[in-house]
Amino acid sequence: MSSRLSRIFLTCCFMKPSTRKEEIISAASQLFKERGYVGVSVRDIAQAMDMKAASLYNHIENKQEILSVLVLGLAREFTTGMEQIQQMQISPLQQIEKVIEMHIDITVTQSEALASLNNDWMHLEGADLNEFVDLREGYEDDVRSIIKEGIRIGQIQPRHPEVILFSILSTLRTLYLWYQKRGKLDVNILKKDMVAVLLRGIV
Amino acid sequence: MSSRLSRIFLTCCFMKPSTRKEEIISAASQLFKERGYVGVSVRDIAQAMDMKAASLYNHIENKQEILSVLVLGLAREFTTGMEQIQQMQISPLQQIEKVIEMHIDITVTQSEALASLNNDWMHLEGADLNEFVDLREGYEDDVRSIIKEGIRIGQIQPRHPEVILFSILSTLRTLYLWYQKRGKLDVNILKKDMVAVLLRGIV
DNA sequence: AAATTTAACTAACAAACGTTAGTTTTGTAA
DNA sequence: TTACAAAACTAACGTTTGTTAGTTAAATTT
Repeated sequence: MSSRLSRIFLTCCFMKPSTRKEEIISAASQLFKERGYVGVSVRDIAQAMDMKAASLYNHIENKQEILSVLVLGLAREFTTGMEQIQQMQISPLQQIEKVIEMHIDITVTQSEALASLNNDWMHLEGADLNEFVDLREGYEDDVRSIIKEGIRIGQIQPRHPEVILFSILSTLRTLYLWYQKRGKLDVNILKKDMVAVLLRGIV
Repeated sequence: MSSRLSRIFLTCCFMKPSTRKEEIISAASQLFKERGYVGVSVRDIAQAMDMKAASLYNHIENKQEILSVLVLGLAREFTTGMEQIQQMQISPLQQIEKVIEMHIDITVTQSEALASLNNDWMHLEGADLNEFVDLREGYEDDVRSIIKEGIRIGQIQPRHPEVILFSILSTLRTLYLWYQKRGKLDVNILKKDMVAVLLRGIV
């Protein structure tokens, strides 16, 4: 159940990965998805793991660390994905398609962490909060640049770039809410229809 | 500052409207927008109003009531708006345009309450929670019916209705986040571009 | 087999939480 | 001016919060 998460954490965050730690973070993320970071107590997380609250502190530094790992880990993953797309030497429109597909891939494998990314990032503190805001703004800037270039070369309609950016990103960012609700559509069909709707509209 | 909210509450919620109560709810909604319902204490709300926490209870029954008024008040407003659109005897596509415009109008006048509607509805309790879920599901069903009818008569492309529904609603629901961030674009331009992007895509 | 490390436990802490009771101030009507 | 109602206050309550200290059981290493 946590093997997918494990692999991700292994590749991006931990020097000495602790399976137990990842289990805790995974359990916490499911609770955060339902009630939010502030609405979930350390005792709630412990109960979900069948242990006492104090025992968690053998594996984590504090409650904040759980949020940091979840939110920053995922934010860095988006940024890495974006960097790969930027190196791809394809047209702006094809780049946007890749962005859409990346969001769908991440949504399918990590919908719990995505909930925290969207709803609980503001409860990060200090340097973590700053890093997240920077990553997020940078990511938006990257998508905006693609859109503007697409408009410049006539591949995208000359609407206000901000409206296009917002329309695409807000759809992709809340996709996790629907994917879990609507009996998990096939990923490839989802990608095809989503690209079609976002790029070519519905009429 | 709270005069717009006042008018809305007056027309939909209170028998004996209390200006002070609305001020409290308005102040609370601004805090909820930033830190969420659970992340804001009764003492925080009191401080924002320059009073002591206990004094709030001269005007409100408890913390929950604030959330109820905000979330259910807005949810009922959306449902009322939908009923008006349904009675309009226009084509499905024109109905969707009206839905988009309604969301933009509500976003512009009530972006704070929209944050609670989107992020804090799950902290409602008992009958309030049930009513909200019913309103929300009913609203989604109504939009879905419009889309399906549009597809049936060939006015809308035959994509999976769920993808279209999700793409439109998630954009409209998170619009409040962008409207306040991006120096408040002109409402009419916003409506025009938004309708164009959502209906006809970007290519 | 002994020594050491890991990870669970119990107990407790100070602070913050929502809320209540009782009291005082403030503004309005008689 | 007095009487009354509305709305602020102080003080306190029982819970829950995140976290620490100290202890014990289990697993691993020497």
